[in-house]
Amino acid sequence: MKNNFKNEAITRLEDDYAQWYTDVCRKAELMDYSSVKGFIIYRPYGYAIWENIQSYLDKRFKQTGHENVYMPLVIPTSLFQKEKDHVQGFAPETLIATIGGTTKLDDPLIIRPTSEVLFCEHFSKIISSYRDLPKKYNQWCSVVRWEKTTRPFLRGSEFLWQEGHTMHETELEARQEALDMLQIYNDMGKDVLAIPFITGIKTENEKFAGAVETYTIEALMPDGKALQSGTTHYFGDGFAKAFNIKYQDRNNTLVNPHQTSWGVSTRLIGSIIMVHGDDNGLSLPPYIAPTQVVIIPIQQNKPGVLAKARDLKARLDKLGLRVKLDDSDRTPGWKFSEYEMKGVPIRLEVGPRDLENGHISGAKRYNSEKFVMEDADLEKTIVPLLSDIHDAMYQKALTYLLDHTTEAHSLEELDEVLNTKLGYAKVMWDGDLEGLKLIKERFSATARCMPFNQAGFSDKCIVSGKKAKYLVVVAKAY
RNA sequence: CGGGACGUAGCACAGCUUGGUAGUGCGCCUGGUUCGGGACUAGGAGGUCGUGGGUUCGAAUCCCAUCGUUCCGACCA
Repeated sequence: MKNNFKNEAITRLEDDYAQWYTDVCRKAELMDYSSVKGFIIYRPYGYAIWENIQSYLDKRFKQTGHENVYMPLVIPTSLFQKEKDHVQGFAPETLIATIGGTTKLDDPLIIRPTSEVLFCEHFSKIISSYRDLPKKYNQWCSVVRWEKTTRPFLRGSEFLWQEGHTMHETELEARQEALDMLQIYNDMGKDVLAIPFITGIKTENEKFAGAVETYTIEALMPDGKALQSGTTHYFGDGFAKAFNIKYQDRNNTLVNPHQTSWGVSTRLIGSIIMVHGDDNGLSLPPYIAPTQVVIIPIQQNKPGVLAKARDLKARLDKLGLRVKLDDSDRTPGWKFSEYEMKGVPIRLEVGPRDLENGHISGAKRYNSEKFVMEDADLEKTIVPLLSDIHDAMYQKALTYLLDHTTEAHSLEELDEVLNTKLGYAKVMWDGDLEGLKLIKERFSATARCMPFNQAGFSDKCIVSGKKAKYLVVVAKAY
């Protein structure tokens, strides 16, 4: 083992999970800190992951009839205050600009923590007939929330996200929209992030400020904590009334439309880091990995090696894959470690030995398994291999999720699940928020959601012992 | 926002107690030899000691403030 290994190494997972996470963020060059608390720099490698998530979602949004728009960065305080619940929810964490040029502003400008009110104001101007509905808008942007505790990707003062905002004629259609978008998020987990979610409805106390219903995708981290990874909301017509959004319906009556909003953020990157990472660093699922295949020439000055490496790259490029050939003058060992740390799913090696035998050596990042293939088989092997890797990574995460989802029949069992076994506890609940409050105070755990799958296992509330109405998933959370 | 720790070269740190020329390892640059799991060698570059103020002939070192990072709580995507 070389001296510098110590310097470059990341903290071991089991030694200090939080430190491991921070080490991976920085050493895999996903981000860097800026000089303002909670505002991070998304470095190219981290930003590229976000771009890949974006490109998947943007396509899905457009296929389902949504249009991208861009709203202003700032919201006049007076406008922000129109919807009461919304203000109460977000006022404590707003960043406000009070001076423009040399003039003190009469109506200070709030840097958007979310853009509901901007969309509402705009919708009130452009919606006047049922023929204007539905309006299905999405915005890619960043928002600012003045957070007290910040962590890279998981909680920042500024983060990148998309926020969808839609208006509909009927409650049914709006509720369906919220559920449809949740399904797209869930697909994203399964199809590109290789992360399984528990999906369900938020309890009253965990809902978005101003929402009638909040739906959520909840991921489970290896330390047993839940990470809310995306939410969709049905707003009813509350905002519409507050912002005077009205249209004439098919019966010539003036009515308020029904509204939704939904979003996922760069927090997903944090989720990917934790769900798939290990002691060697990042391990990226193939479909969002900025580099899917890295080619490392061995003894690249020997005749034919570099030419073969370039040949492989050209052939993989032709398949539409994201491929990197590292022909820098670092040693192969250094490159192996580097790309493992950065989580590149597949490594291919080409050296004199491979040239001689007409084959290609390689290794899979997620399980460190090495393989050898015939040169001629490259094209027909690599795409299915990426797909297999994705499936295996998803399966591994799913197995963990299932193994760490446990029914708790009593508070003692709940304690056992939350503090010893770790992960999600399924509990039966009578619907009284006091019970959830007690759980939170005693275990610092919250109701993550009432899962759509309400297969109950008892008719007694875990707290009160009264007749249970709902199945709730409880966990400690980020 | 409350409690703890930390801030000196890109990274990890020493120096501070007892004020007096800013150091070590890795990384980085140039050349040569290497190359199948973080190579070796010769030479070289790089620092407002987080920032602001104070004490002093003199501050990385002592004092005050402030900003940032991190951990534990409370709050939140």
